[in-house]
This record gives sequence, structure tokens and C-alpha cells, in this order.
Amino acid sequence: MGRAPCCEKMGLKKGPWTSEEDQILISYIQRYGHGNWRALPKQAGLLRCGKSCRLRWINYLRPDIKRGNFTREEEETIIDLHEMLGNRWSAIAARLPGRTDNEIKNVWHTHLKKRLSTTTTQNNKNHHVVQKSKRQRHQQSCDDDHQVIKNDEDDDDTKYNNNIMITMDQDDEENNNNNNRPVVSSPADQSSSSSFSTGDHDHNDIINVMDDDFWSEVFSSGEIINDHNTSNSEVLLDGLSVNNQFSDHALITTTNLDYDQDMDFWYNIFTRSADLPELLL
DNA sequence: AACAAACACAACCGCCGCAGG
DNA sequence: GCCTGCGGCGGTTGTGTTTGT
Repeated sequence: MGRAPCCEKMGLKKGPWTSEEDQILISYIQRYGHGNWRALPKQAGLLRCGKSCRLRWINYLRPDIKRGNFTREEEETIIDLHEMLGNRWSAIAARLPGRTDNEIKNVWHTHLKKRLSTTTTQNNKNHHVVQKSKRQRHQQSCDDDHQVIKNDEDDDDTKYNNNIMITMDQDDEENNNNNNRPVVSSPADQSSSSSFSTGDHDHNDIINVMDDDFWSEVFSSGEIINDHNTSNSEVLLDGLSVNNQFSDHALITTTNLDYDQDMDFWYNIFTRSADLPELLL
């Protein structure tokens, strides 16, 4: 038995795309869109399978693709996000406009992984590296290979007794740059999906630390993301997102983060300020 | 100049989750 | 609930280019 191949192999071309094929694909998609990738090559007159067309379009031909070398900032972002998300390249790519998951995956394997392994040994006196090594010790007890931290299921009950909830008034959202900051509180329902575990830290400590300066810094690194599929827009804050689809409150949610990633979540937030890691990690 | 090794990146493969029948 | 087809994802491979000897 076995699953049928994703496309009919006979007569279909493989390997590098020619510029003629690129042009055919571009003009077809510009004219008709790409509703059905499987049917597209036949309709467009391409001797390729649908998957190949999709990949070529997404990774190379899309008009919003940013070509050229990665900037230092982009590389740092990838490193941070990989620390937080693991090998979830598409999730990482979603936070780097114009970059594809394939491109990020390549740059990780060819540049960043090596650089990271050398810098961690060279800079072992660096403050933040010390913070990371704490995490790494925690991570060592979990699965290796840069996977996200998964809590032991047995720990769940105690782990989430320290949850906090972060909300923001919808009316304030348009002015959320610096002046208005989210409300941090202890949720009545500790199992609420919109609350976050503070790990071993008392939630009052977290609330006290999240002052105006803290949120000012977090917001200054945010960016607007428009989701064309849902027509929603979000304010991404490096792991936090303010989803404006709610009528009363705009919840800051850990979109694209697993609920049980509290350590990664807080680490990512707190490392935005030099003082916070020392205080809380 | 020739060759090998290392590198960079495009493309492929196989698996998975989801939606629809 | 099961089956099937599809899109999406991450791991891996293939191939062209660059660098070192």
C-alpha cells in the first residue's frame, strides 16, 4: 500500500527552474492567483508538480521577498527567536518580513549555528550568556536539539499557580506606543488561556517590574503585522501580540508560543532590558 | 592551473494536520 | 469515525560557487 505520491512523477520536470518557467508561473499567479497548487501547473502549462510551483513561488518569486544578505539585526532576531521557538522556521519567518522559512533555515545552518557555538565559549564572562547558561541547564533536562522547553506534566499543577494576565483597553490601543501600558493582574481563573505562568517568580514581583519604562521599551520594538487571511491586524512585540479583534479588551496573547513555554516567554521579554534578567532569572 | 574541500542556497522528500466528503 | 486530498512544514539532498592547497 502506502501513500500515493503527491504528484504524478511521469514527465514532470525537476531541478532548478529556468527564467522562462519563472515567468510563466509569475504571470499565471498574477492573473489567476494560486487557489489550487495541484491544478496550477497544468493550467499554467508548466511541467512541474504543484508542490514545486508552490515552493518556487513562496521562496523565490513572491514580490514581497527581500533578497540579499541578512543584516546583523535580522541575524540577532533569528538567534533570539530560535532560542524561543526552536526549529519552527515558519514561525520565525513570520516575524521577519520578506524572509522565508527556507532562507532562515539555510542561514541558521550555514552561519548562525556555528557563530553561536563559538561565541558562547568565547564570551562566557558576558552577563547575558550567564543568564543563558541558566536556561541551558534547565534545557539540558529536557529534550535537546534546540527544541522548546516542555514542562513535565507532573509539575503542571504547581507550575501554574503563579499565573498573571496582561490586558489592554481597546480604546487605548491606537496610542499604545508609550503613554498607555497594559494592565498586569492576577487572573481569577488560573487556567485561563490568556494568562501566563511566572514560573518560580511571585507574580507581584513581575507586576512591579512591568512599569512604564518596561512597556515603553517593549512597545518600541513592536511592529504591525497584517494577517491577510483573517483581515486581523496584530501588534507584535517580540513574542507578545496585541490582538485587536476583541471588543472590550485587546488581549496580549502568546500567539505562536506554546502555553507551557513560560521560561522562553519570560526570558524573551526580560532580556529586552539589561536590568530585568538579573532581577528575575 | 588543477583539484579537493568547504560553503551557500535552491529544491526535493516525506510526514503531518486539517478540511471536506 | 474513516478516508482522501491538499497545503504546509522541517529535514535533507543536490548543485553551483568560492576558497584553500
